Amino acid sequence: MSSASNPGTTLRITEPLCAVFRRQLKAEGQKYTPERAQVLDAIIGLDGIFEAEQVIDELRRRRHRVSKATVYRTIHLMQEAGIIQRVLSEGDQAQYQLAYGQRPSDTLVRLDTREVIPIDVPELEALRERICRELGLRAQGHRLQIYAVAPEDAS
Amino acid sequence: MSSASNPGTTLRITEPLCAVFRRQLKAEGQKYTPERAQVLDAIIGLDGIFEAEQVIDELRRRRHRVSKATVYRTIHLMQEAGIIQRVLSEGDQAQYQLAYGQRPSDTLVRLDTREVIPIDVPELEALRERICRELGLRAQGHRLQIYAVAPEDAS
DNA sequence: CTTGGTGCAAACATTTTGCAGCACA
DNA sequence: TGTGCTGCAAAATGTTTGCACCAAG
Repeated sequence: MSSASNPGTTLRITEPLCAVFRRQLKAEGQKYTPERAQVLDAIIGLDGIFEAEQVIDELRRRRHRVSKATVYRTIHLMQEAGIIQRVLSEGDQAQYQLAYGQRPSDTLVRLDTREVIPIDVPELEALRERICRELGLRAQGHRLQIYAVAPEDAS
Repeated sequence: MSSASNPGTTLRITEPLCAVFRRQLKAEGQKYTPERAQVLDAIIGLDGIFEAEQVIDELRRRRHRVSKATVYRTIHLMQEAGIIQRVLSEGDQAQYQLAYGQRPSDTLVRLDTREVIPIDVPELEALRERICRELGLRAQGHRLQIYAVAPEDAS
């Protein structure tokens, strides 16, 4: 719903992520190793918001031997390369999302039941564009969390 | 700033938080100790979104001897009592906010400079009310984070 | 008095880092 | 072939827990 339809101006998604990563690494005199490719691939396979342990699990599932340390190190590199970005999270583990072409994640959290309900708030797209325009910036994504309870649970 | 003026309908803020806490504790057969009062007080003094270490620092500043363990335990109790709620956070530490009468925290994060800019998005109030109404829930707060970069930083 | 609370320090979970050997550009 | 990379295990956070003693109701 967010990408693919909007041609012209902001088109920057066509280049495969691995190419972006490779280029950014080279620019820093760093190497595009098989481990890093596997981590990137696992992350793409996870689609959406993920945390380090999910990446590690996904790699294990694929029978790729990449150490925990390398996963963490690669995640940092990908952040620097602008391929992923850290986002707000509620749990104890850091969460990230692919920086390009990702659906934003808007959720409603029920404080009484701890349920997390995905919601669709199309207005936010326009809202965030307007805010960014006013500040002279370009929007890259957003995240909204609404907290709510059942009406009778008036505390 | 928030209470005292608005009587009637949604009034639920007039009761001091310490009274709410005390009542909830008693209901569970638990005690309202000086340490817990000091923790609550420190949190109120912090106003807004806070993390455990800030509470510990604030207590130290006030020369109150409350152990780290007690601070964490009290934070959990306050969550159960509905006085504070855990919110999405970007760093490595858990963040909380007072559950009542708090301004929502909307921010714009510049991915290129890592700057965090508070923004005012009045539309969100209506938006979240509408969404909650549709779901038959009562809104308690929200948090929005917009990610953006400078336009020339087209990566 | 009694039950729950506190501080301390050790245990935990997640993430970071030092180091010796390894492999990509 | 050299510089950067990997895995391992130890260190560094942030948070939780076991235990002996203490205090609020």
